[in-house]
Amino acid sequence: MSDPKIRVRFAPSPTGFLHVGGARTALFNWLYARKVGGEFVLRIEDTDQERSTEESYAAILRGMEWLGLDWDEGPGAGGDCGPYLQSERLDIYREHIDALRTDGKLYPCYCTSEEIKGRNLAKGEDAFAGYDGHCRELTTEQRSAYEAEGRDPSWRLRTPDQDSTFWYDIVYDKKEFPNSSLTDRVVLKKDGFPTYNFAVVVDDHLMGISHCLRGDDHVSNTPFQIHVYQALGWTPPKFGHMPMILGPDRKRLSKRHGATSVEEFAGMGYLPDAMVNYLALLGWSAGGSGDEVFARTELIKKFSLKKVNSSPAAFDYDKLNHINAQHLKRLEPAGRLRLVEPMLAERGWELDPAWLVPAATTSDYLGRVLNLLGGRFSNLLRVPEQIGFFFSDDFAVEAEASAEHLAGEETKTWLTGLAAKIEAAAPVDQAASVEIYDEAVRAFAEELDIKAGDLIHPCRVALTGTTRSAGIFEVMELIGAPRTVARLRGAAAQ
RNA sequence: GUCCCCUUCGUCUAACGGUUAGGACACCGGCUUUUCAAGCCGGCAAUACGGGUUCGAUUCCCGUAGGGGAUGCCA
Repeated sequence: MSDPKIRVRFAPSPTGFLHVGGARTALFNWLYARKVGGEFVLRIEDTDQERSTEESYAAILRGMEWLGLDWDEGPGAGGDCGPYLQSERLDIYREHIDALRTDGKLYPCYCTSEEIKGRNLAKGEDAFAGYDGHCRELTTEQRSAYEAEGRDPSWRLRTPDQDSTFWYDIVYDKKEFPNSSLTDRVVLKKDGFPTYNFAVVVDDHLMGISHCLRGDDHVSNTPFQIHVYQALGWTPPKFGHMPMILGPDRKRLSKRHGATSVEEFAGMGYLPDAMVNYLALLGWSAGGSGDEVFARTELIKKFSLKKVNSSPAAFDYDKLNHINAQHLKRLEPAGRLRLVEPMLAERGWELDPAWLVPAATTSDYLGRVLNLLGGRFSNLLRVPEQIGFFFSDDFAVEAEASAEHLAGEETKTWLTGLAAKIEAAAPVDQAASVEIYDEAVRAFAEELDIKAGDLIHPCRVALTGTTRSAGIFEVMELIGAPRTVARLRGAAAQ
């Protein structure tokens, strides 16, 4: 109660779509905030003028919304610490840059990155060996000389060479870097924009962020940022670095592994809840043994930063598919209906009273169909093909199924005979029940002296076009006697 | 090159220094049977390697190997 407010943030840069790695980082922040009753801030880090785009910004918001990760402060949500776009906070950064400059903690650097690389190479070092401190101790005359050449400086923070910098990471525990391995990084670019490493510190501090939870790729930025906090006279927040997500081959997750943006997953028929559930399982576990399929509320209840582990995790579609199927199966009938109804509208599928089925409206009918199919759905994208034959006679018949079960002349006679039996048994003006079909089929099988299955298998193909379906008598009930009879005759006539 | 990190079944992971190293996905088998799923039951499968410390290491330390990250006026 007396603890200072827990505030976390997700701070993507709008230079691409919302990547699953970023989404997972956002998710852990969100889960933590929701778990402890803290606040979740969304901030857009668009200090890279060249790469930041409006499209990307919009795509990231869409991705967050699709996942259902709502933010308490940020674009569209308001808040007392705005603006939440770094490009709109330039005067704030400028103010703190000026303060540091006045304190003599910054120095101008006139080098281009090519010059730095060139010098590293000349010294026999790797080109990426880092900044060599070339402008660190420039005299006033030297600076004037550079200025006279027309060079605009960037500004670097002077960091110590001795001792080391450490912090206690939520995930890694103690992390320590020798200061000798740190270079004086740029905090203010030539274009007047702050660098990420500066803006992130100013914003996290000014926005009252208590826990900075970010990707593992930021670990080695942290010591420099701690020096920025110190230069500004501020106390750093707690840091926690989340493990990376790798591709199935344990290489950095990239396009060649398939989908990497959350919107692609949306388009692939995954449920947001399933995606959230699966992502949470990458680098975190509820511990112990048992079920791993969690509703959002359960996830919040169970989540703990302490259980986030430090090893990178490989993305696994098999498990995602399983989690997705489980979520689809556990959906409330009303929720499932809401998801599927648009698919009907799209295809113009609706109930026809002539079918004589036990439902009054299209929605009722769909409800019964979905109820019958129940746990058979594993992916939203496959739903239309799974329910199509209930609504339309224009459904695909698998060639192999047809060849195996419908080709025989004998079979055709049976189906014709069965059609007549059903026609006789089913009322002409009302829906017939499962029992009527069941009896009709079994009685006819007995009459023919064949196994019920010998009749049932061809029926299934004739009625659904496949060899895989729910109980065939239930299917008959739901497609109705007129269509059942017609499809049996149609198959026999092939 | 330098700095940092990671390593338990194929994959995600659990395990106060003492467990027959547990669960989940995938895979295999069985049950059921009106097919396919689902479900239930069962099975296969791991502590990267080498040294220490310890009565006892998956667990602590060192090294090796493999993988990842950083080393940007990208974030």
